This record gives sequence, C-alpha cells and structure tokens, in this order.
Amino acid sequence: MAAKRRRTAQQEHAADVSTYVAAGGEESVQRVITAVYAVTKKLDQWYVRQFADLDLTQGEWSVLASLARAGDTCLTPSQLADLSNVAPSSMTHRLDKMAGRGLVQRRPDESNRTRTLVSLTKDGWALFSAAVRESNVVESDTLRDLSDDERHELARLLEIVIAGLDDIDA
Amino acid sequence: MAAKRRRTAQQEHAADVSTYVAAGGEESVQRVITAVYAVTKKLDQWYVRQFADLDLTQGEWSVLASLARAGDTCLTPSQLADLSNVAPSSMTHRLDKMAGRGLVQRRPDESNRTRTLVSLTKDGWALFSAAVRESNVVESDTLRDLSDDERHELARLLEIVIAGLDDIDA
DNA sequence: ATCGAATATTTCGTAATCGAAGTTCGACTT
DNA sequence: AAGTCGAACTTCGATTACGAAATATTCGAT
Repeated sequence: MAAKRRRTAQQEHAADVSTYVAAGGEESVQRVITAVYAVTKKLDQWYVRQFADLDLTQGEWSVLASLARAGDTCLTPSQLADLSNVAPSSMTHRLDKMAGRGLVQRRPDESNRTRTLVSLTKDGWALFSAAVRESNVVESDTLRDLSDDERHELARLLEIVIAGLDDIDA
Repeated sequence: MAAKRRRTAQQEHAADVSTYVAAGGEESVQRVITAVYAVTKKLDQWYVRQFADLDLTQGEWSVLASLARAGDTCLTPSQLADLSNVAPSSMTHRLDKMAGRGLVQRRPDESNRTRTLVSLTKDGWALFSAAVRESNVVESDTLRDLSDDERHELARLLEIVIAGLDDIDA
C-alpha cells in the first residue's frame, strides 16, 4: 500500500527547498533547515501518540525533561516557562496539574521568598525514564539507515551549530 | 556579558545527552536527536519574534508554508490540518481568520462537494515570500560556522533520515 | 434504487494558552 | 530607615485549540 506513493520523501523535500529558494531563501541554508524541520515534525507526531499511552502531553513532557536535565538543581516556574517556550502564567496551571498527579513538587525558596522551587518526585523520575525508553525506540528507528560513523558525523555537525546559537541574538 | 556564562552550549548539550542515556536511551541516538531539538527550539524562539513583526503566528505560518509548498495544487482543510499537526476543527477557525485577512481563499470542490479547496491569494504569496526572506537571515546566521562542504554533508545525512521516515509507522 | 458506511467540514462545549494587571518580596538609593 | 524600582509568581479576561457530536455528500452493496 505504501508503494503507491506518488513522490518519494526526497523528491518532496527537494521540491520544498525549491519553493523556499524561489521565495528568496539561500539554497545551502534552506536545504538544511527544511530537512531539520521535516525530521522534527515527524518525531513530534510520534511523540504525541506515544506519550498518550503514558497520559502525558508534550507540554508536560517538556517540564519533566527540563527538570531531569537540571539534575539535582531545582528550577523555578519562570525558568521552566523559558525552557518550554511558554508564558509563565501557563506554567502555573501546568504545574498545578502535574503536582496534583504527584509528578512534581513545589516548595518555597527560603533564601528568596518570591521564588518557588520545583523538583521531580520519585514518580516524576519514573515517568521520565519510561518516556525516554519508549521514545528511544522510534528515535532509533529514525536513524536506522545511518551507520555509526554517519551518526557521529551528524552529531558533530549539529553540535557545531549548537555551539554558535547563543551568540547570535546577543 | 555573554562571557560569564557558566557552561558552554556544548557542555550543556553533553550533560543533556548523559541524562537521557542514564534514563535508558542509546548514546548514538540521543546525541543526534537531542541536538536536532536544541536547534529547532532556538529557531522556534526566533520565528515567533520575527513573525510577530508580520502579524503572523506559527500556526498561520504553517498554513502559508503548506500551501506554498503545494504550488498550484489546492489543499483541503483536512490536509492542512495534517500538515500542521492540528485538529481539523482548529483549522476551520484558523482559515476563517486568514480568509478574513485576505491571505487565503476557500472555494467548493465541484467534483466532490463535501470538500473545500484552499489556495493562497496574491497577498498570501507576498506574505509567505516576505517571511521566507526574513527567516533566511537568522537561519543563515545559525549555519554561519559551517563551511559549504559541511552544510552539504549535513543536508545529505538529514536527507537519508528523511528518506526512511515514511516507512517506519507503516 | 435505496439503505448503510465512510469521508469532509463545521458547530459546540471544555480545556489550555496568552498578555496584562495584581501581589508579594528583595535590592538599591538617599 | 523609608521609599522606589525591579523580579517572581499568580489571577483574570480573552483568544486559541481540542474532541465529540452534527451536517452534508459520496461510495458501495444488496
């Protein structure tokens, strides 16, 4: 059934790049950026489906991942809002819900009582770990056509880009 | 002022990968996936700021880009909803607004009257083109540390990934 | 030819998000 | 030591998004 697809993904991608170039973009730029977004769009679709099994939205996942990545360090609601690309007022409600489920806990910062410190509970860690292991399946599938060397090279190039990100809007 | 950053972006990225690996992910996978999302997250932040100048939300941009990429072919609201990763009912309202602004136009499909065909207006094309040219600035900046050969290689590797995307959930 | 299932879109009620104003606290100035 | 400014979080009103039901049309089967 999949054989009746009219255009391959590569052809589709090439046509998309042409559209952006015709509209005034540079080819060497659009080829990369368009490809990156094609990958994340597909991944996002899988994430929503997989996270639904764990009763987890993308927004809640973002909170879980941000806290896990912070390790022992607690984060404030504002920091979480920044990391999740969301308004602080939205984070309030999101944390209310997650605290109600027992995934995170809030406690006042004794050194500065305008702040609130958020941390993962045991259940929060467990859910994070479960989501990572489940996600790794499709992520691994996504890269299945890449050799170890190619994965390494892809990571290296992306890390060059990452290294320069913070200096751009400064 | 930027010099007082405690950790470099690479160190941050490496720590993030370690977190995912500790939670049960494969290193060669997480290194790539985490990097891809680090890039898109930063790009998304810039897009919202830049699109605000054009009075354009990310959702509206998605519609514009989908229609532009389709070229002469008209798309239905359902197709646009799929391409935008959004519910069909949300697309209805979004198209209402955009049609009101004169960016898109709806007309009934004569061959199947349950369908509606959406296409870009002249103004819609102009706005798409303006957004592409404006976005290209920061996108180009994002890749500024990559040589032409490296951009080519990065695009090539990503295109390998894209080529395999459609066959995974099948 | 007609009835039933499937598809496409919209409407409606509920939930999530945003931006702005409100509140509380800390820091700096005088 | 009082007052002002700024920072952090929450509350509130309005916009946006979602899921389910409703509507309309096409397709297939008897």
